Amino acid sequence: MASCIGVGSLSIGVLAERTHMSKSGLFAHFGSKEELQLAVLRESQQRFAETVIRPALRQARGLVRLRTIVVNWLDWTNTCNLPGGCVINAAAAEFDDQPGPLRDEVRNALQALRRTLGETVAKAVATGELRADTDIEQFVFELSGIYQVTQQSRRLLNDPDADRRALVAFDRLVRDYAVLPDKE
Amino acid sequence: MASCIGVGSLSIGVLAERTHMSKSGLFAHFGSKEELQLAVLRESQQRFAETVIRPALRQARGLVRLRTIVVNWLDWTNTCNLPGGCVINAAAAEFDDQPGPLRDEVRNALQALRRTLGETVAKAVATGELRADTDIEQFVFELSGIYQVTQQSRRLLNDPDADRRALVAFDRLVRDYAVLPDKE
DNA sequence: GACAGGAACGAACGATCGTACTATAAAGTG
DNA sequence: CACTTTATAGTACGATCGTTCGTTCCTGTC
Repeated sequence: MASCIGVGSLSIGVLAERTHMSKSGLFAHFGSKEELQLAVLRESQQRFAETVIRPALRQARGLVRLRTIVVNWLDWTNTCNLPGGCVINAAAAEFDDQPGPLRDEVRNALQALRRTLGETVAKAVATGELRADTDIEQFVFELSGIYQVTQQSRRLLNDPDADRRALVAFDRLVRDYAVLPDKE
Repeated sequence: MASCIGVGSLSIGVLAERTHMSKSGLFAHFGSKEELQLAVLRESQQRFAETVIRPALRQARGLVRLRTIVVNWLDWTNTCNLPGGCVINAAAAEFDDQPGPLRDEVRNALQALRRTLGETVAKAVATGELRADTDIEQFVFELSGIYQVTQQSRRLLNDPDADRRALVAFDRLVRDYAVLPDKE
């Protein structure tokens, strides 16, 4: 539900209806609407880690693992059956100018994600696959952009090529930072 | 107001209060909340064209003009005094799964933007600055990603380097598609 | 001076919002 | 068994929501 209409538009009344509970019965589990919203964000964050990150840790560190994360990332909303797309990402656009616990939660989630991505990229540097002078934050920055535009292209513009374009962009990113094969 | 809290959370009551009008007086200008929201989207779209695109048309076609658009684009929310960021972009995330006139409007606006960007890139191909086999849609796709991640980095993560990183990414994009200088 | 049009207003509507109280029934604990 | 805890339900509250209606006031126009 949060995925479709946004965390901010969650309504306790409608939510109670869909779960076949009374408003007050459901309400008692959270104590306030804000706590419910926070719970949704935390749940979403955890599912993301389970779906996108954890399976990729079985891959060898370096570019292989990084690419696995990207592939998992690109369609994790399908895997997790989130018909309205990534909850956190939508919440990021929704709360970016509304100070409070919700904004803080989203901010922390995205920072944690960027940190994780950064560490993965750093390992690809350590393995010698990416250049030693790779600007890791820049790399993660661009990677995040690829994800966001893919979501928008797929969900809003119905672009059937979105996933393919995302991988093209990713490959270009990797190629530009890759250690050159021995030349001359 | 739409910039800060989102087009979906606009409330006629609050809006009337801020404009020192009565609810009914303001309401009469639109006839429904949805019409008001559409009016906000159209207004935003027009300001975007005036602020970002039109000034850039005075630049020579090709990469110079494209870069001008990108620079204008990156801080047009400052120029237009939109404290909460781009209204259309926020609405894109908000309505991408809620069919209706609002979604259609956002969708058309973004498609029009991508078309405009595509034409600008095509001219840079025509001037011989970008390679003839440049995948224009791919180029615009990646450019849109740079914009989105810049917004998120700046607004939510308070990254002071966001604009610089955006230009680094843009330059990398251009370099990869640029016609190579005569070699060997 | 009569009249028309449009803009704004105040009051009220039914609906829904989040939240607070109280009650009931089940489950767990000594 | 007595007792506490927990989950759910029921009811009601004040506030706000979008919307409607009738009225007033201003501005032209004939």
